[in-house]
Order: sequence, then C-alpha cells, then structure tokens
Amino acid sequence: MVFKSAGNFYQKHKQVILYGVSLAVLLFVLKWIELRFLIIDHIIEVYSGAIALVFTGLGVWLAMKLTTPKVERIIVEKEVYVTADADFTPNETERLRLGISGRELEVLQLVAEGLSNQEIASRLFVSLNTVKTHSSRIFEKLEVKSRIQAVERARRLRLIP
Amino acid sequence: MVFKSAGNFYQKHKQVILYGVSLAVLLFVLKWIELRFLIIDHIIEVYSGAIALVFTGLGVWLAMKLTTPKVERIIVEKEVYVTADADFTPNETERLRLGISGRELEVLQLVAEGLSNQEIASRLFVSLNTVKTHSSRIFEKLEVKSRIQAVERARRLRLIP
DNA sequence: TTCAAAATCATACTTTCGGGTGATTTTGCA
DNA sequence: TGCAAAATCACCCGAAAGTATGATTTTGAA
Repeated sequence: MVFKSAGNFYQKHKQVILYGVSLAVLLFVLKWIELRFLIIDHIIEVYSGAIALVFTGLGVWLAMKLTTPKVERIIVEKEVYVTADADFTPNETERLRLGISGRELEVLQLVAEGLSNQEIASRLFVSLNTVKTHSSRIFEKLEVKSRIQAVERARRLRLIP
Repeated sequence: MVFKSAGNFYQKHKQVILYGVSLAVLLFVLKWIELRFLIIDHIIEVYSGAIALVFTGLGVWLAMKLTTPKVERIIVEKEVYVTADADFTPNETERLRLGISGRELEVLQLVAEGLSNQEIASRLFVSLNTVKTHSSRIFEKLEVKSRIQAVERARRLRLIP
C-alpha cells in the first residue's frame, strides 16, 4: 500500500523529481569543487541553499496536506427506460372466466419474461413435459397458437403486467 | 480575466495564503521588536527566515501547479418513465444507435404481433429465409436469444408500440 | 371420504425457430 | 460511377416449441 502510493507519486511527478535531483546533484558537484577553497567565504550561500531546499519541500508538503484535492465531478446521466405500470392489478375475474389455473398463470408469466420452456421447468422444479402441457393448455384457453400471441393476449386482458 | 483568475486562486487556497500571511506578520512583529537591538547580531537569522518564507511559498506554488486534478466520474441512472401506447412515438434515435434497418424494424413489428416467420414472409412478399435472416440480425442487435425477448426489449426501448 | 380439478410426467411426432455460412441483387450516397 | 450497406435468398443442422395421447399423483372442497 505504502509502496504503491510512493510509486504512484513518483510516476506522476517524475519530471519534477528528476529535475530536482539533477539540480541538487549539479549544485553539489559545483559546490564540492569550490568547497575547500570557498566554504569559508560562502558559508552563507550554502546555508541559504539548504534552507531553500528544505523549505521548498516543506511548502510542497504543506500544500499537499492542506489543500483539498481538486475534484472534477462529471455526472453522466444514463437513461433507463421503465414502463410505468407499477399500478398493475391482475385481472382475477378474467382469469377465472377463462379457467386458467394458478400454475398455468405462473408459467404464462415466465413465458412473458422470455424464458424457454426448459428454463421455466428448472425455475418451477418440474419437468419439461409438464411445462409443455401447461403452455398447451394456456394456448387453448387463450385461443392462440404461439407463446408470443399468448403473451400479447394476456397483456391485453391484464392477466400479466 | 486576470482578476477573475486571482480571485479564483484566492478562493481555492484561502487557508494556505492566510497561513502564510499570518506567519509572515507574526515573524515580522517579533523581528521588529528585536530589530533595533538585534538586527546586526542576527542578520543571518533574518536572512534565513526570509528565504524560508519565500521558498515555502515556492513549494506551495509548485505543488498547486503540478498536482493533477482528480477526476471523479459519477454515473447516475435516470429513470425515464414512459406512458402506455396511446402517445407512442418511435424511438428513432435508439433504432439508429443499434443499427437496426427499416426492414428489420418491419419484421420486428410483425413478430411482435405474434406472426410466425412464414406468415411474416407472406405478408412482406419475401421468402421464409429472408425473414429468418432479418430476425437473426435483430436478435444480434438487441442482444437477445428469442423473439419473445426481442419484443420485450424493443418495447422497453420504444422501438415498437 | 370421495371425487373432480389441478398438477405432474412420459413418449412420440411434427413444425418452427434460430445459428451458421455463403451468395446475389438492390439501393442510396459520395 | 463506384462502393458500402441493405435486402434478398438458399441450404443445413440442431434445438426448441407445439401437438397428441395417455397416465399418475395431489389437492381441495363437498
């Protein structure tokens, strides 16, 4: 975690750090050359340079510590289409009139969700044949010939949402 | 423009600037008190303090300048409720986005009416194979696996009533 | 308890759907 | 005019859907 952050920081400010290090090395070399001759005379410059470096670092640290991170907030609105049939109430009357049993309605609902007969069988823990039997009866009672027509008709009759 | 930027900068880094100014004032006052007596003896400390202040400022400025703003992307799902089919207007935008051609949409509408592929073929005066090709492409584009799911999805996307 | 309706499952068969591949023609736009 | 997209069609294959028939078990109400 710490290493990762450090690496991240390094990556982000590579140039600055390299620049700083290079500068420091350069100054060090130059100073070292002159050091034995000039250190006495230029003690103040060396001292000032050190202070400058340290306090530049302090300034950077301060800024990092104290400024709230700049955050650009981009809000992307993603449209989700929803049909507003929250107020659906199943038409029990129609169901009884057509003689559609509870289990058949269950199957019908799953058909309407786009499930295959096999998927419906698994969902209801019954065999594929059972589902086929149910759906066949549904088609008879709704007087249709395919599952799509059944769904269409059941929707019109408010049997399913 | 310049003033605006300056004001903006001040607003963003209010605390830092105030901190710096306060520190400067404090040091100035302290120094001023001792100044007349000690300035000669403590010229190096004054000099160092000035350098420290200036380079702390430089450090802060550097940090401000170089930190990359963090970008936070927030995706908000905005639910768009659509009413039932009386005021249906086909969602042309969505159709084009999905790359569904005009003929494909025609087939899709007939599928939604519960017609078999053969019936659709007769209705459109084309061969059964053509209808199959169209419907296969529709399933791909709508990312579904059956005609029922296709109708379901197309309704949600307002491609069909 | 009895009995009809509902629910379950099976087997066999036909039709339809859907995927994959490849090809040709039509059309609208640059 | 040339080209890419759209539209058309064919053939094959496997999976899924649908039909028909018959049977057994569960269940709920009379």
